[in-house]
Amino acid sequence: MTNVRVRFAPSPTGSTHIGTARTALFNWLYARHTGGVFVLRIEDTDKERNTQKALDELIQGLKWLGIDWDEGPGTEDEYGPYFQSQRNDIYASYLKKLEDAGRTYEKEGAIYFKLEGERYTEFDQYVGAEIEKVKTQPVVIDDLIRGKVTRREERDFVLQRSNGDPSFHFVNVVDDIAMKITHVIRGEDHLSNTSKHVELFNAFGFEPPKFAHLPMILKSPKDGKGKMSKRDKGALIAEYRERDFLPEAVRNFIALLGWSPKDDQEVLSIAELVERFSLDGVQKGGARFDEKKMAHINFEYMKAMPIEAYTRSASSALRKTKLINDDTNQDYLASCLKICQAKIDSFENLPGFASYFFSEDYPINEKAESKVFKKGDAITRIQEITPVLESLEDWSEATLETAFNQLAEKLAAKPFAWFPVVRFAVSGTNSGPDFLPMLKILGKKRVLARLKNTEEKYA
RNA sequence: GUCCCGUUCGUCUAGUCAGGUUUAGGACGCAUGGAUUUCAUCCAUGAAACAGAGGUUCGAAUCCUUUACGGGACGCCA
Repeated sequence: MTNVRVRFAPSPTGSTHIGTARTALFNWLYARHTGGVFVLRIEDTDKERNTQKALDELIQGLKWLGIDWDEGPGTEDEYGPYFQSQRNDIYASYLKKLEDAGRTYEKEGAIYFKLEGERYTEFDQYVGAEIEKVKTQPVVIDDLIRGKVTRREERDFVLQRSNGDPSFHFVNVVDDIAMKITHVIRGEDHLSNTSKHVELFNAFGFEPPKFAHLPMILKSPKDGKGKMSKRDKGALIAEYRERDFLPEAVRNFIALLGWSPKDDQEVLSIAELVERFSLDGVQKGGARFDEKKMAHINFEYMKAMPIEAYTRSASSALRKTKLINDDTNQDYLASCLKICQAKIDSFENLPGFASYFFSEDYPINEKAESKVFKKGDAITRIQEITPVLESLEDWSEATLETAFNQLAEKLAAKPFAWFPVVRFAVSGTNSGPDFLPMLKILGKKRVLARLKNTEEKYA
């Protein structure tokens, strides 16, 4: 099984889509699992639409997800170059083979592939005109995921455009031959192209590679119907990076989109993914994208992070909103993050969750506000607790706990009679990290000041 | 319109290829309750699916046929 050669062949024409990333990942996993070779080939034959920006983003996205390539841009070996725009002489020589075999013809400046079979003309509903068709023999594709698929190609197609550039179907097959690709793993949207490709392999006299067509990633129901498009939320890999999702979580999540390890394990490290990946586990039907599940997986990874790594990632999100800067005390930051870590499922929510640790200008949650003041005794509670906290010499979780308990006992109440009020007073909301540790970290001075502010504001 | 592919809880899926061990399992989400103390956390419990119809069989989520629905392709785009 070590002769496996797979390729990921994107065209850099726009932002990298989650489906593109998944195709890359599945090819990569298959190569790593089988001990084969993963080739990155850039299909940039469309000069009009290719951009350097899209290419940079693609490369960056692959690296972010931990996908490296054995052959591709930057590697020197017998199969390169890996930009199709640099392989024109190879295409020319392959085109000549077809010309010599009498399998091409020219029409309006373009070179067409000539199918074999009886020709006839017919009005085509879709094209809306009378066109020439060919009664070809059906092509059987033995797909590793969906079994035998029979399809018949009935129209000649373009190999070389009138501007001299080779077409996708042509270069795709030529390069798969030239690069000795053994398995073509790609999206189901290519399934109906495959008969064209098999026709070409046959015309060149080469055995086609094994095909495996992956199910589509569909829109989440609230975004409508059909396959996920670049405009849907969560569709772009760059978006996850910008929103400070963890790459290992994104990778884990997209691996689960259309593939299953067949047991109940969902959190899989990259090593486990490589070890367990198999085309058998790939689903046939389309998978609908679910951002809640994505967030959940991200949360699992966030919880498992060592505090140092957590602090590093969190800092990035906090800096974006200017809540922290180079002067921020790292020990203080770490202690704040430590009590937040097990509470929120994405770093992008961190600023909203924890701003009061870093700024006096934190938002007031109106729902929490009305809830806290509904009973009408909130100010009294603040007036009761303030002197108790003021008198505290040692500001630790233990002394805070004792203080609340003693006050509660004295007034024949439960400590939680004060908790929500105090929490709101010091943080502007009714939820957050564990209460006592939060007070400790905020410190006596700040807690008392905020209690005082609240008392004056709402009195 | 033509061709191809698909269809298990709202969603991701296990079970389907080798029909009986299934009161169809897990996860996300949702609901309810609990966690001396808040909570977006944790725990427990619950609601929730084999698309429909025929057939084959002692027996079908699993095999066959068919209908419906969903998806994809049909470019001198990739």
